This record gives sequence, structure tokens and C-alpha cells, in this order.
Amino acid sequence: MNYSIGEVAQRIGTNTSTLRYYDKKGLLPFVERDAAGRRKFKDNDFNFLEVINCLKKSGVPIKDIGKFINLCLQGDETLRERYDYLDQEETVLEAKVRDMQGQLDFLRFKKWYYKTAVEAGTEAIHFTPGTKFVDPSTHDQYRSALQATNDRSQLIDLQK
Amino acid sequence: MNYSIGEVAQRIGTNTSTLRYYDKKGLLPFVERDAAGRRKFKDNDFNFLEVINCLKKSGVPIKDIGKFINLCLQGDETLRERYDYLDQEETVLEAKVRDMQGQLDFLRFKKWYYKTAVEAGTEAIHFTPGTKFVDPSTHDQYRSALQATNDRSQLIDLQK
DNA sequence: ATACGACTTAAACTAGGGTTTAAGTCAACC
DNA sequence: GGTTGACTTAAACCCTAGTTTAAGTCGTAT
Repeated sequence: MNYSIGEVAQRIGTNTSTLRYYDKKGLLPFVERDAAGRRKFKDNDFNFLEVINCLKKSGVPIKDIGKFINLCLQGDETLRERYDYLDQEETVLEAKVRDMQGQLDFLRFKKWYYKTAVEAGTEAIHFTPGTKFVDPSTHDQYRSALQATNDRSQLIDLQK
Repeated sequence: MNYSIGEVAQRIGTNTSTLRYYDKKGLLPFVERDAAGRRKFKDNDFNFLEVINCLKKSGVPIKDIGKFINLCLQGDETLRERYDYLDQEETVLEAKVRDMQGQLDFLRFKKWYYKTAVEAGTEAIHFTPGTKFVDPSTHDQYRSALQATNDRSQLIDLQK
């Protein structure tokens, strides 16, 4: 039913300093205290901790997480506001995921670049003849090769 | 053929301070200088800048990006090492994308939670009767509802 | 030849997100 | 009744990734 800061820290995979820091920053206004002033977490508090964890991992600054948590404690008046905030945050996160996917695509192009170079024994296969500069058509060559196969791994993975 | 630091900054969507900072941190050892000591970027340098941008967006610390760039300048000896680095970085990024997807899933559960609460006019519909605490079965209710539909939007999006 | 904008440097400053430290309280065990 | 271990606080510290500032140089247009 009740949990000490140490138990909570262990359960959510963090440490007591971090939880106290969050509390100081206004992220844990829902946590009660015992007679000696120690934090006393309830089962329901883990719902808040889950939200904090999610927003944190989504890149929301501590300050903004605090604002959301405080909306939660203000009752049904703020339900719509909380929904709208999460809706907006969903859009932001979706954009981040798309961006990461884009970086992943680029990384895979570079893996292809180095796989083929390793196989050839030299990076020169990608240079404009007579120079030591990468040929501008290199990326397009990769795109074509990618179109032509249904097995990306074969294109970019080097055997160990 | 040659570009000033200002032109490069504009083209890649950053500013001169940041580029000088990168140079100071060893990310731009390939950039040449004119007689007056000004940075003189070549077309080929944009390939490096693309890699820097990708690794930066992937969360690689500046220091490690510098190490990779310096491998690039050491010639064909380091081809395999560069491949292996990117391969490892691909794994890391894939994990990050999966994690972000997980946060997105959670965010959508919370959107459902608030959509239904807004529609009911009160968050109490999610509480264990007689308490002001969220019922532990709430998340499972969402999962069931999600299984039962092929239109997530209908479940989590509130009309404006 | 002088004014102007774009460039140079080193160093200080900022913000975010904690971590560590110092000093102290409390309750339980031996 | 003294040691131990878990807890408390405020404040100092650390790292990353820049941004800003101050002081100065260069080259071209007027």
C-alpha cells in the first residue's frame, strides 16, 4: 500500500536523488509524507510516475512535465486541457519518430557505402574518377539498388 | 566550388557560431583555410556535414562524432572500423525508435483515457468505485478496445 | 583612406538534467 | 544507550551543447 522513496526508486529503475530532485522541481506534489516527514508513495502514484517517465522520454522539459502534473491535480475542470496537451505532444513525438527513421535511412545508406568499399578494399570506388571526392551520384546508386531488392539486409550487412 | 562559413551555415540551417564550435571540438578537420585564415568549405565537405548532422540527431555526443570523422580521414585502413561503428549505431538507433514508439503507444492510451473522461464529463469513470484512484484495469480496457477496432483514431481522437 | 560587413579568436555565460556533498534526524536492532 | 542504515534538506558541483561577448583582422566598395 505504501512505499518508501528507496522502494519506488528501485521499482521504476532510478535512484532516490533523482526522485527528490523531481519533487523539488514540482513533479511529485501528490506524494504524501509520514510523521517524520518522509515521502510515502501510494499505489496510485505509480500512474503519475508512468506519465512522468513517458513525457521525460519524449523529451518534454521537467518544467513542462510539472505543469501537466499540476493540471492533473486540479480536477475535472482541466480534463480537456490535459487531453489537448497530450494530443499536441503526440504530434511532436510522431514527428520525432519520423525524423529518427530518416536518420536511420541515412545510416543505412552509409552502411551500404562502407560495405561496398570494404568489399572493394578501397573507398575510391565511390569517388569521381581522378579525384578523392565522393561522386554526387553515390546516394542515387544506393537508392536504385534498394529499389531493386526486397532484402535490405543483403545490401547493407557485412558478414562477420 | 568554395563556400564561406556563413554560406554553409545558411545552407545546412545552422549558424556560424555552431560551425566554429564544431570545428573547435574537432568535427571539421577537413575544412581548409584561405590566406587570411578563413574557413573555405568544398562541395565534398557537405558529405561530412551530412554525417555529422545524422549522428548528432541520433544522439551521438560531439566527442564521438569527432572520432568517427577522424577515422574517415585516415584512409582505407579504417574502412572496416567505420562500417562497424555505423552498424553498431544502427542498432542503437533502432532501439531508440522502438522506445519512442513505446512512449507513443502510452501517450495514445492516455489520450483515450482523457477522451473518454472528457466525454463523460469526469475522470471518475476511471476510478475504482468509492475511491479517487485510477482502477488498475484501465490500461487493459484500452487494450481490449484497441483490439476490437481497426481505427485507432476513432478511439483516441476527440472532435474539435 | 575610411567605413563596412564578414570574418577571426578565446573565454565567459546559459540551460537542462541531474549527482554529490555536508550536516542532520529518526527508528530499530544489539 | 550506542551503532547502523534509511531518510531529510539546501547548496554546490558536473557534463553537454551550444550562445554570446569582447577585441581584433581583412578586403572590398565608396
